Amino acid sequence: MRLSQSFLPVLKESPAGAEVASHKLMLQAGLIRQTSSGIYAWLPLGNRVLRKIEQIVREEQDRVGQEILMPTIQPADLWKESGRYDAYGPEMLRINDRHGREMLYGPTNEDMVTALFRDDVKSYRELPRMLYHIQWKFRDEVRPRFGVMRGREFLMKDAYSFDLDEAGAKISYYRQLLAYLRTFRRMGIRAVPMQADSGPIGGKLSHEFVVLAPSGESEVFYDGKIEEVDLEREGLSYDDAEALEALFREATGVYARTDETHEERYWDAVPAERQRTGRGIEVGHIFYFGIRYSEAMGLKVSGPDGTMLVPHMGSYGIGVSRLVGAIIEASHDDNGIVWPEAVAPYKVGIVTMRADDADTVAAAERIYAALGEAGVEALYDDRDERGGVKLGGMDLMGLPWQVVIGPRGLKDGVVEVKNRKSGEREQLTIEDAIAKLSA
RNA sequence: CGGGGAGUGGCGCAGCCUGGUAGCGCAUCUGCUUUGGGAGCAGAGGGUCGCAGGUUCGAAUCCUGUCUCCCCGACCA
Repeated sequence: MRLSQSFLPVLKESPAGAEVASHKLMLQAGLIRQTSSGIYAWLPLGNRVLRKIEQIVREEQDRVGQEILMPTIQPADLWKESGRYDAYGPEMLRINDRHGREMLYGPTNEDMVTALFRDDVKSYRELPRMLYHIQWKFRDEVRPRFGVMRGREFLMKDAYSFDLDEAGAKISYYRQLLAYLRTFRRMGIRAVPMQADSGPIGGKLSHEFVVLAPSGESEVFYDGKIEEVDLEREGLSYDDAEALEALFREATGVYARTDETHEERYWDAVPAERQRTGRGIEVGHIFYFGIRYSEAMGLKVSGPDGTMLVPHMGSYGIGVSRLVGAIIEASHDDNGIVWPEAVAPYKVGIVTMRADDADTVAAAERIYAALGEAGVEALYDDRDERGGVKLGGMDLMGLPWQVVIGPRGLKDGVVEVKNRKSGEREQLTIEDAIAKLSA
C-alpha cells in the first residue's frame, strides 16, 4: 500500500484521555478512533491487525472445532430459558424492537448455542462436538477504559463444547488448552494459563490466559518453572487423550494465579527463587461448567441404551480485539509499537528519504514492486515529506522491517534495512534487501 | 454506582476568578528557500466557546438545568 493513498491519520501529539501505552499508541498511530465511551472504529491499520489476530485464532480453532456465526442481537426469551435474563444485570444491553419484543445485544452466546444444538442434535452418536464463532459482543461496562482492552463493544472468539459426560468434557477442555497455547505462541506473545474463578458463567474447571505486561489489570503470581515447560508440544495430536491430559497436568500443575485466586499458603510452597510476580492482562478464558445450560434448556440426547443423557458443556473465549491492545502492552518502546511479525499490519515499511530524487524513487518503486510480487506486505511511504517525519511515523507504526532509501546510500549502491525490534541496521544492495525481506 | 475533573478551529491547550464580542502551538492551504531523524520565512483559511434556559445594555466568562467525555474506586472477555 502506498501511504500517499492511505487513510492513515497519524497524530503528532499524544492524544488526551488515553492513559495506558497501548491506548495512546493505537490512537496516535491511527489504528482506532473512539466513537462513544468504550466503542471504537477500526481504521485501516488497526483493522489489518485485528484481522490477522482473528485469522490465527480461526486457524487454530479449526483444528479442534467448526466455525459458525451467531447473531449479535438475541431474543430475551433464550436468556429467560437459561435463567440468566434477570441474573445478568445492567451489563447487558437490553433493547426492544418495533413490536416491543425484548431483545438484547449478546454479551456471550451459551444460551443461544445450547438452543441451536438442542433443536437438532438428538443422539449420543452426534457427540462430541465443538462449535465456535468470532463475533462482536457488547457488555455495558460501568466504566470502560484502557482503549480496546476494556471496551464495551469487543470482538471475541467463543467456542462451546458438547460432550456425553464429564470425562469427555475434560478432553475437550484439554484440547482447547492446547489450542490456546498454540494460538498465543503464534502471535508472538507468552500467555500463561492461570487458575481462575469461574465467575458468573458458573463452572467447575476454569483457567485464564494472561499476558504479562506492566500495565496489566491484575496482579499475577506464578512459579517460574512454567517458563521452562514446552507448552505448545509441536507434534502432539488433538486425538491423543492421554498426552493431552499429561499436558494439562504439566501446564496447570505449577502455581500460577491472579490476585483473585492467589493464596499465600500455596505461594509460600513455591521456592523463593522461582517466585515470579507481575501484572497481567487476561486475553483468554476457558471453562468447563457441566450441565448448567444443557439442563436448564432441555438439551438431552438418547444414549446407547436408550436412556436420555444431558451433555456436559464448556465454553472457551479469546478476546480478539483486546489482544490488539494486549500485544502492544507487551511489545512497544519509547518510539512506538513493536509488532510481532505474525500480527503486524504490514511486514515492511519502505521509506524514501528524498522524494524529489529520481534514483531514490526508482529504487523504492522497484523494491515495492518486487516485494508485492513476492507476496510480502509492504507499506510504502511515498509522500513528499521530510525523511525524519517518515522515519518517526514508521517507528510509531511498528512494522517489523524498514527499508530506508536515499541518495546517500544509493551512491554506494545500497539501501538500509532496519529491524524495528532490535534496531539493527544493515546496508544491502537492492537485490539483497529484496531477497532478505522476501525470505 | 460512589468520588473527582473536563467540554473553546482537525489535534493539544490558554482565556473564565475580576462579563466588553476569542487567542497560542501543531496541523491545513499558497509562495519561496530547504531536505538522511518530526525544517525556515512570508501570507491565508478555519471556531454561533457541548446544548437549553436565565441574569445583564452586553455572556466563552456569572446562575440553573441537561448531555457527553475523562480520571480514582467498586465491577469486568
